[in-house]
Amino acid sequence: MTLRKRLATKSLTPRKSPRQTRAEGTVAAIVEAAAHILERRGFEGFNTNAVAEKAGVSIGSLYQYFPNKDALLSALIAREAAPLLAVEKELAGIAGSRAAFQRYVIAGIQYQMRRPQLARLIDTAEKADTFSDQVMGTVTRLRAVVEKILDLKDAPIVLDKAVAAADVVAITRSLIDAAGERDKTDVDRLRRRVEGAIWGYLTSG
Amino acid sequence: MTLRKRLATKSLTPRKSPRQTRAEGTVAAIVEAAAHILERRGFEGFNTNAVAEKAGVSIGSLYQYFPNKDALLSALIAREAAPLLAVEKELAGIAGSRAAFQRYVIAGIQYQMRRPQLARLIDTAEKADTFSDQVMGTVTRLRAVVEKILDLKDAPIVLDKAVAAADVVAITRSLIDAAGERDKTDVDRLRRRVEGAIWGYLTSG
Amino acid sequence: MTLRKRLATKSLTPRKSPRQTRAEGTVAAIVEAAAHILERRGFEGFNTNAVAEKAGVSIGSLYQYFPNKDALLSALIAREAAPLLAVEKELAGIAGSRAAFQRYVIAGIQYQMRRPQLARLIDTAEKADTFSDQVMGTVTRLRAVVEKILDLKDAPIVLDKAVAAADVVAITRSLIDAAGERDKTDVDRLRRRVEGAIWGYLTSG
Amino acid sequence: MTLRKRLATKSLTPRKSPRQTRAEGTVAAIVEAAAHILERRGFEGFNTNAVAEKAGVSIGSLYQYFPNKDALLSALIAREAAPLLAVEKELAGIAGSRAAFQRYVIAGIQYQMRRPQLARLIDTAEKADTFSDQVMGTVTRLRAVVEKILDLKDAPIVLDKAVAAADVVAITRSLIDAAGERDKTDVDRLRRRVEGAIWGYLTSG
DNA sequence: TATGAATGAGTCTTCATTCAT
DNA sequence: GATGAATGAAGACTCATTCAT
Repeated sequence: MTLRKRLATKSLTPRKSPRQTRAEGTVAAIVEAAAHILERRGFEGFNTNAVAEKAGVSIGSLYQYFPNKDALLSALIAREAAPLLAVEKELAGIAGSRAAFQRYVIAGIQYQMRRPQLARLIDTAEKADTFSDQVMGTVTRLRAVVEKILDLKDAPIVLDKAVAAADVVAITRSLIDAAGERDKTDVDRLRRRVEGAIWGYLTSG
Repeated sequence: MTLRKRLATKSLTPRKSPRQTRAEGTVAAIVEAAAHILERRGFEGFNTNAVAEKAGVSIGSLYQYFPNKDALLSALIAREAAPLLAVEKELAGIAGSRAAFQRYVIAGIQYQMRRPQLARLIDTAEKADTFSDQVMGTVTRLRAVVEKILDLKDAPIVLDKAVAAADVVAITRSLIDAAGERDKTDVDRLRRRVEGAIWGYLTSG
Repeated sequence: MTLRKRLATKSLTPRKSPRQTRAEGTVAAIVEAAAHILERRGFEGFNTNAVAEKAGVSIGSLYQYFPNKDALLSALIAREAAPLLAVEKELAGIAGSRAAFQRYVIAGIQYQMRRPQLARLIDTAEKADTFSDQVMGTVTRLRAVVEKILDLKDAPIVLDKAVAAADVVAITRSLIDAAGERDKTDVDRLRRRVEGAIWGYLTSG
Repeated sequence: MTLRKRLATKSLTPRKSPRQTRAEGTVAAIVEAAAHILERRGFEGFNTNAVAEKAGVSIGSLYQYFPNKDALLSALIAREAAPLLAVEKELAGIAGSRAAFQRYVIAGIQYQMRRPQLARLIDTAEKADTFSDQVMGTVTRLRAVVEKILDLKDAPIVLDKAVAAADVVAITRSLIDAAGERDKTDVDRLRRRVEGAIWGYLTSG
């Protein structure tokens, strides 16, 4: 995407909502193909033609559902962020901040461990541009979750909840990523390390 | 970079060392232009023509000194990583691990604060690929520094120093990055937050 | 083609087979344009942009069907070699080696006379490289034809049929080329000269 | 060389005649470097910078002696053609056409066997363009030699000596080339094959 | 609606040649 | 004279996107 193009502010919303089941399947196939290509070939190999081919759809069809490449990536990000909704809901029922953070960390680990490459690339993509504003991505979602935890009565007191939430999310991601790079899968130890860093951060102020 | 290209293992070392003073200036101008373009336009806008133009040299000159685009990026990474050498040396004279970590965190903050965008993008680039093997980048360097600190007598005891070092670096970067995204510049408070996270992490095992 | 590139062994097979009739026309137009450009401008002027323009298609279309420049040249060679298949079949029905050689020489003359420049350039290209292995070109085909003739009962006896066949093809081509350079078209006289050389060669051992 | 450039009719004569011995050495080194590069890398890798480097001279110096790339190639062709002068002289003393042809064939074999790759490439280059007119190359020279042989009293009578000479040269080259491609070095057998083809050709009219 | 053929701006890279030092 | 830094036109190739069928 060139600078000029980026400034033109393209719509990132799907071009048409699929009402028929067949179309839904097509859209899902395209998004999964996008995930697949991104995982295997990285951003370099992530192009719409490859995605269409992998999805078993014509390039024309792809553009029938997504107005442009960014919209496709956007949809993928949204799809990946979706499971985190579950955590949001679940956390509503947890009273203690310690337990809540534990649940949050576990969710984060599970999320990132399932498709590590993909998680990391989406992370990068989210940082890279535009999306943050228009799409409610993983990071935004996680920050909201953490902010809620910090609202709990027994949570550590911090100066700025937004900052703290952002930092906690950043720490969590970076440690899980680092573990992912090492192909480590000792989830329990990882969880304790992450929690240690979070509490250290929250109680150091 | 396509897959095929990546497999071809391009050289990342400069094509020719400048012998005349004029040439040295050219090389420096090109690298600085690369930094500038990367900062302002991101990876999307980072193309060799733009760099050459910004540097005020012809595209041919760029390719006299850098065999390909990656080599240019590589040189930029190396240039940015250089200042961190200073810390490595300085740290040799510090005995206490607490003080050492403090110095390390400060160095990291200073490094990333100077050109936050650039630092973050280089971070991404380093993660992205190939370089890690061929270029001794910032991250590798910083990990070595932290490992040395962990070797100090009064340092917290950790199970695996390599893992701990990688994690400490990851935490540090992510927190400083997060601060950078927010355009925060309260260095002192940031420093304390980072140190808190580090110590929390190191003493939680 | 640089050394590095050559080692990378590019595919010379068409990228995608045209499924629609329109596409078939495009492919044919591109190959014919390639022939045309090669004839008129030689290898120096043979570039993909010129070919695309001459074919009246966009450069993108050219690359939809041919993965690279060599593949295009390869396709052209194959196209030119095709008519020689006819001779192969026809020769099956001829018993005497003398008559067979006569037919072979006539075919060669006709082939090369139709588009002399093109024939000569393709000849050069085939010699030049890579193709020989991957593409069954004119020369290979002709050698096979001659070997078959040498298998006939009344054919002159030679020490090494492969060598003799290669030599006969070489002589034929060189004489017809030489005539082509002079723009001579006295086919009959040329034919007799070629046959004389061939028989002289074959019976001199 | 683009079409436009070719039409501009560049001078192919060396830019300045070296009077000092050092300069002569330089010129010789450049031409030999050109031969070397052409042999190892073919036309694709034959570029002035490579030649200069191989010659151990700066690119500037190369252009001091040769006004352009073609002039360099031209000089190389001339150099390679030179040894054939010896044959021309020697042939003056031979009376019988049979012996003369034998001597001619031997010379041709020796010439082409010494540096087969180079000989073949120069052959191609000579055919390719422009040079033929301005430079007295190998082929032209050989044709003159053969024409002289055909002038001998006992030589076979041919309709058109120029044509016959061209054809004899063509046959000779093609057979030796073919042998060269096969890496055959049985010079004597090759010589007999070539002579057979020549006599067959000359006596078939 | 689906298809896939076609487009062409944009990017990397090379290399013959010039010219200031 | 020699050097090598600098130039930039030219060429191979990609890929997001459009549109006729």
